[in-house]
Amino acid sequence: MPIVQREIHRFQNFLVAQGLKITNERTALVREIFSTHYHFDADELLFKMKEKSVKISRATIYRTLELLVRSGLVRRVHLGEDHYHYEYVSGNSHHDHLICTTCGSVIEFHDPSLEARQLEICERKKFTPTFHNLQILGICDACRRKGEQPASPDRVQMITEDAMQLRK
Amino acid sequence: MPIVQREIHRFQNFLVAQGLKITNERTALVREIFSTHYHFDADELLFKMKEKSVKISRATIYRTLELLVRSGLVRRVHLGEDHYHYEYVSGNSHHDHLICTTCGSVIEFHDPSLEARQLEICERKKFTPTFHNLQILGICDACRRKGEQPASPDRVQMITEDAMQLRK
DNA sequence: TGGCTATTTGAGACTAAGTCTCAGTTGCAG
DNA sequence: CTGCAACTGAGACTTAGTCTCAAATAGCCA
Repeated sequence: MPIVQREIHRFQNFLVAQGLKITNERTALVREIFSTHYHFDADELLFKMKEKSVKISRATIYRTLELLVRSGLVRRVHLGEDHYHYEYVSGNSHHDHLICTTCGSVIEFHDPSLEARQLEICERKKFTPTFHNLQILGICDACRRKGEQPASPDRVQMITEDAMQLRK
Repeated sequence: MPIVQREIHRFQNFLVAQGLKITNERTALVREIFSTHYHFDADELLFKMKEKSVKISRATIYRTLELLVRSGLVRRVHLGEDHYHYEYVSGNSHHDHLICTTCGSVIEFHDPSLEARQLEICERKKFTPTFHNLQILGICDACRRKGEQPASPDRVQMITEDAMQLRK
């Protein structure tokens, strides 16, 4: 069974378990999220749906994202910008982010010894951790190689620009 | 020389060095920031000034905060809420935050071995870090002791509520 | 299958945080 | 003291997100 189908299934189970309804809008959104985007924001999603001529209102996007977060399928994260981003979880455990400030790409990593050290710190401060959030901002390998050349648009930027064009 | 005076001085040096002007508004804001608040947001600052009958517009608050960040005296941080917070730097090096999700209090810590580990991770991923950002959310010692008792207002909450009252 | 009703949706008003504009004011170099 | 570049305040504007309410619909039950 492809991942998308499995995740749609999981979400529907969650909905039923919560006494909520399985609607076309909700299913279409989960399909979209799990078939393409790894990291995305609400606006990107809204735009993608518009692009595909699937009419879903902004309110529904936000409402569904909230449900997805509650269901544990999706996580809401800050990626150093002034609005939230979302990423899907699909079974993988917690991870943190390296964020390239030049091209905007996001590299994930998970490091148990980093996590362990955090727990030690919490213990020392008598703090009971429930969640954490680490972003390391900097320059990715590809951008560093390109050096100081006046930013020739890379993949991520091109996507963004295309999106901007279409949005107009 | 009291800290406040020293920081006002530093900021004025920065302004002069940048060909910018030393104004009453800028000086009043730096004095306010460095004499009381450790962590604060723009709105709190705006409110505090209003309270003291020092008329400073929202635009100037934001403009001055930007200058303070550029001067390195103040840092802009995310503390798990949907708007920015600021904290003053005053010579101390980088640190990260434990944030209590019950009372909102913020505990700072600095852990060299955590930082070292982060550098190792970056090296492995060929990523050149410039900055990072770690928040650990959870429950502080005081709140944990209070257990499940329906949140009796603690210091931080009281301050917030007072502020809300006055703002009306 | 068809009706009923609680849930959901869309449209758009609203809010919060922050930015921008522009006319009037002020710091400060000469 | 004067002139002008820099600054400020007021408020319009923007962006991201929330809320409201009437209309639509999922899905239970007969």
